[in-house]
Amino acid sequence: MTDVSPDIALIRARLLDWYDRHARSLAWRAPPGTRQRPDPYRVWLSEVMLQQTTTPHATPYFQTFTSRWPTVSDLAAAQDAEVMAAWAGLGYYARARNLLACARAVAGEHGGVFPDTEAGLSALPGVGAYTAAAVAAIAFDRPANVVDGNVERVMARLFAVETPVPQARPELRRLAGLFINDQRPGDWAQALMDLGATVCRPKSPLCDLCPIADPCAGRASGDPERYPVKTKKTDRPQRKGVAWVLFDDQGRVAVETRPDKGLLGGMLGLPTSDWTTGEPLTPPPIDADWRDVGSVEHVFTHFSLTLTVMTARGEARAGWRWMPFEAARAALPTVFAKALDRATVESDLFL
DNA sequence: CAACCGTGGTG
DNA sequence: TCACCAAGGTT
Repeated sequence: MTDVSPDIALIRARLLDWYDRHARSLAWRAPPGTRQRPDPYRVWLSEVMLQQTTTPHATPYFQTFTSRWPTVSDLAAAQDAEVMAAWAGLGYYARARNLLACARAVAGEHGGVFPDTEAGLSALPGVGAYTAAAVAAIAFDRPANVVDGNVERVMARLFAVETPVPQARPELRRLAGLFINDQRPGDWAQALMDLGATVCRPKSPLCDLCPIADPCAGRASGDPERYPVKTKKTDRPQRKGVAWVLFDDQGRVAVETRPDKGLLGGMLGLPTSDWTTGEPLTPPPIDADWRDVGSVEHVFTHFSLTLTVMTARGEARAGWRWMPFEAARAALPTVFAKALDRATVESDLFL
C-alpha cells in the first residue's frame, strides 16, 4: 500500500478551488463571497427536502416553506394538515411528519435553536447520518463525513472500487473520511456534492471538465461510468386498486386523512380499495350510482399501481369529509391528484 | 438489515 | 418505453 496522503491534499486543493469558481447559486446557500454561515433552519429544511429529491423539484417547495414559515418556531406552530398539504407532491411523506416533529423538538426542547453538533442533530426526528453531518458541516462548519449518493459515486470512481453497492457503503464512507479536516468543512462537503451532481454524473460523466480527473482511477480505467458497481435490481410488482371519487351537489370531493404509518402516511387521500392484495373487484364503500371513468397508472418506489377510478354523487360516509375541489386537488399526493383529474375530465357531473 | 417509503426527469 | 436515479431515514 502506497502513501496516498499527498493525493488527498492535492485533491482537496483542486476541488475547493473548482468550487470557488463553479459553486451553483441555490436558494438555501448564503450569497457567494459573503463569509457568513447560512441559517441552520434553512440548511436543515433544504437537506430534508433534497433527500432522494432533485434540486429543481425541491426548490419551489423550499421557497414556499421559508416564505410561509420563516423560522423553525413558525414551522413548529403550524397545523399538521397545512404542512402536509404544503408537502403534497414532494413525496416520501414521512419526511413531512418528521419535519414537524423535528421543528417542534427544536422549538420546545432547544429554545428554537438547532443543536450545533452532529450528535445533537442526529437525535432529532428525520435527521439521519447524512443530514446530521451535512447540517453540522454546512451550517456550523464542523468537520463531518458528509456521504450521500454523489459522494459515494465520486469515491467509487476516484478509487475504482470494485465491490458493488450496497456492500461497498462502509468502504466508500471510509474513503470519504480520508478527506475530512477542519479546513472549510462546509465548502468541502458542498464541493464534493456539486461535483457529483454536475460533473461526476451517474451517466456520461464530464471527465474533461473534472478538476480531479488526473488522480482518478475510474477515469484511468477507461470506463468511469461503470462505477459505482451495482448489484442487479429487483423487479417491481404490479398492483391494482380502485379509487372512489365522490362528489356532493356543490362539486366538493369526499376525502379522508390516511393513517400516519405506511404508504402516503398522514396525507389527505381519496377513499380506495385495498390495493395490497391485487384484488380490484372491491365492492363500493357506499351505495351510489358509480360510473367507471377509466384508470390511471402510478409508479411507487417498490410497486406499480393501476388505479381504476369510479365516480358518483352521493352522501359522505363516516370518516370522510367534503373538501372544495381545488383545495383537495392541491393537498392530495400525486397518485390521487391523477385520479381526481381523471374523474373530472371523464365525468359529466359538472355539466 | 432488508424492506418500505414518492415523484419527476432522463437516456 | 422503461430502467435508472436523485443532497436518505426508519423500522
